[in-house]
Amino acid sequence: MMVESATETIRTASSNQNGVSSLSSQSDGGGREGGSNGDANGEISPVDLLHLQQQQALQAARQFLLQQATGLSSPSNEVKQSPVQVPVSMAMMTPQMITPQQMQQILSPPQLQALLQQQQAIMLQQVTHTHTHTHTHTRQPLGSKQLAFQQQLIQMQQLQQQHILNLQRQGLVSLPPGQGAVPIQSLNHAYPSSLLHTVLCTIISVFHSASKPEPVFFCSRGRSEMYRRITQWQLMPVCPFSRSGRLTRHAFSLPPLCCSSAHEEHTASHPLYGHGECKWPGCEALCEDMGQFIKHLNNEHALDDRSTAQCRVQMQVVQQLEIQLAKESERLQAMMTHLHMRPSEPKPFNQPLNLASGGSLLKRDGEGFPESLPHPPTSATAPITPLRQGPSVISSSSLHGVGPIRRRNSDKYCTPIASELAQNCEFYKNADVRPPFTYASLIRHAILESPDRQLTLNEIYNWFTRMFAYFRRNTATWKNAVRHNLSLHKCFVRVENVKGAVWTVDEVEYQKRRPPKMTGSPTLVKNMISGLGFGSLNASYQAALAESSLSLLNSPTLVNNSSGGLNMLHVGHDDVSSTVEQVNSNGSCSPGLSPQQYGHQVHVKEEPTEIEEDSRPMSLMASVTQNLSIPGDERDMEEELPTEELE
DNA sequence: TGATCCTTAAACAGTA
DNA sequence: GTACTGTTTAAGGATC
Repeated sequence: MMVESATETIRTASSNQNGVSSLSSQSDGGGREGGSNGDANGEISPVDLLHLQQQQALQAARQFLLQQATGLSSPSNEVKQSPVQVPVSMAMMTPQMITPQQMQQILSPPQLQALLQQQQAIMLQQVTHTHTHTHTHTRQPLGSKQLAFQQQLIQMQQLQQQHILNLQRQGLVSLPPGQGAVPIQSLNHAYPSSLLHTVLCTIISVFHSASKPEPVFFCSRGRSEMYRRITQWQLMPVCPFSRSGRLTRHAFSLPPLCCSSAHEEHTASHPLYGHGECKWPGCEALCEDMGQFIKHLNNEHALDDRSTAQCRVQMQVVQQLEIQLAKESERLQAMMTHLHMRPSEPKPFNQPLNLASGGSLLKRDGEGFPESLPHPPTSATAPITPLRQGPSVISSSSLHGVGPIRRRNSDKYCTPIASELAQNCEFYKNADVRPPFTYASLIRHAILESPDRQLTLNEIYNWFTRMFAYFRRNTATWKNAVRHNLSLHKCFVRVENVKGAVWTVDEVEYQKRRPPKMTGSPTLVKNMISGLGFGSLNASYQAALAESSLSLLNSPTLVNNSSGGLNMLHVGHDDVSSTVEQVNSNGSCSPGLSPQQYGHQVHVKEEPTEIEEDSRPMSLMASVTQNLSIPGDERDMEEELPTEELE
């Protein structure tokens, strides 16, 4: 019996000089040798009393757990008849992590009962010992000290009875008549949680100190695993006991994160019913049909304390999962950040990837894939083509939007073309990946990248094939598209020269082509004002700043700066960026093109500038942009502003 | 739902 | 006649 073991423990301890120092030594040094101080003069101070109590509880708990671990209980042991196992996770809990209420949930009724009985025996023995000790050595009456012990005994008993009563009320355990008798007066007492807490903390401290040999059920997992289990286990329903009084499998299993798929839930038509059983935490009652389940739900899970408590726990589960989700999201962000910062890593792409499949592009391009190469999956469930994202710049938004269909929105909010190409130039040269930019953007980039800001059609072709492996096939298709774009868009100006016709870019027209929607918006203006340091600029404009510069293609340092900072946002359309990229181009970081060069040097089209920059009052936007040195850009921005501002 | 953008395809004309 | 260049139209998908 557990009581006998505890009693024997006390006897052993009592065989020492004072019965306390011995316990202290057995408690892994956690006790104080001063525990016998009170005996020196025959007085036991409250501190000593408490210490003695803790030491004895410690000893009892240790023995109790070792018995459970090694199975040394006698055949008649009550605990053995009803196998009691202290949850592994409990061993790793700190006192701050566990409450008496949780302990009630942790331990099965036999466990808790045995533990309480053991503690009672310890305290009873302690009272006897103290009584004997005081009579032997001090000949002083017990007085208040003994009374305190007796009160604690009563409290322990009350706790035990209350626990059993609770279990009975919840229908989780049925005790033989008489065993669960509860003194009426005990129900009126306060819950002695502190006492139980002391016992539990003692048990925990035992496990913490019992590093060798660890109980059997500790050895299979590492501490981290146990901590993980603890965390999960703490999320278990309030009462992990089955009706047999034992811990259910849920007690040590993962919370039902995705135990039922959305499909199941839909088919079951009730989130708490699936696979013919009740999904109420810890229930698993079999229900043949929905009607039976409803009946079961109303009967077994009505609005009562138990259901309310379980609901609260479920809320904690959800909260915990949300926290976990936040942590994992943060981790994902960090991972993406890390990957983004290292664009030159090996790119294991060996199949054509469509990073910018538009509309029917993927379907038709899929037809154009070489037979020897596997076609990219077109299923939305197995996306492989990040949208408008280079291989090294994968934003969370792109992960959310990955799929076979390119979204034009992502076209606007992806990595700007300059930085993208700068970072992944080698990738696009070698990988059969469709660049995530429009033909117009690529053509413009090609032209502006050229020394004279002008290219013949054939040179544009060559640039495409040189820069992108993707355009080394299906030449008829994309060349037709290039020609189509050159003719279609007014931003591309055909100029006759001595060598023949060359194509140039009219930046004004290019920016007109799709004026940024946010231009002139109060939000943007506000951001522009407050974000002169670029810290709080509109996201699109930040990305646009990141794009800054085709001229940065050969400037790794600047590119890295761009990728490490602004590019992280991955927002901003190349069109938009074309407006703002000149901001940076005008800065000292641009070794190649000046904004004028970039935007107006090749301004071939003789279109009169409608607005004289120097002769009109600057709007707020213009002021900002001019502060950022954006010649010509304020023109485009102001084009979006009310006309009165331009006057 | 309509407008817009983008892509693809195709037809056609002009030129070397 | 062929290939290339350039223009134009149309259709379909996606987005706003």
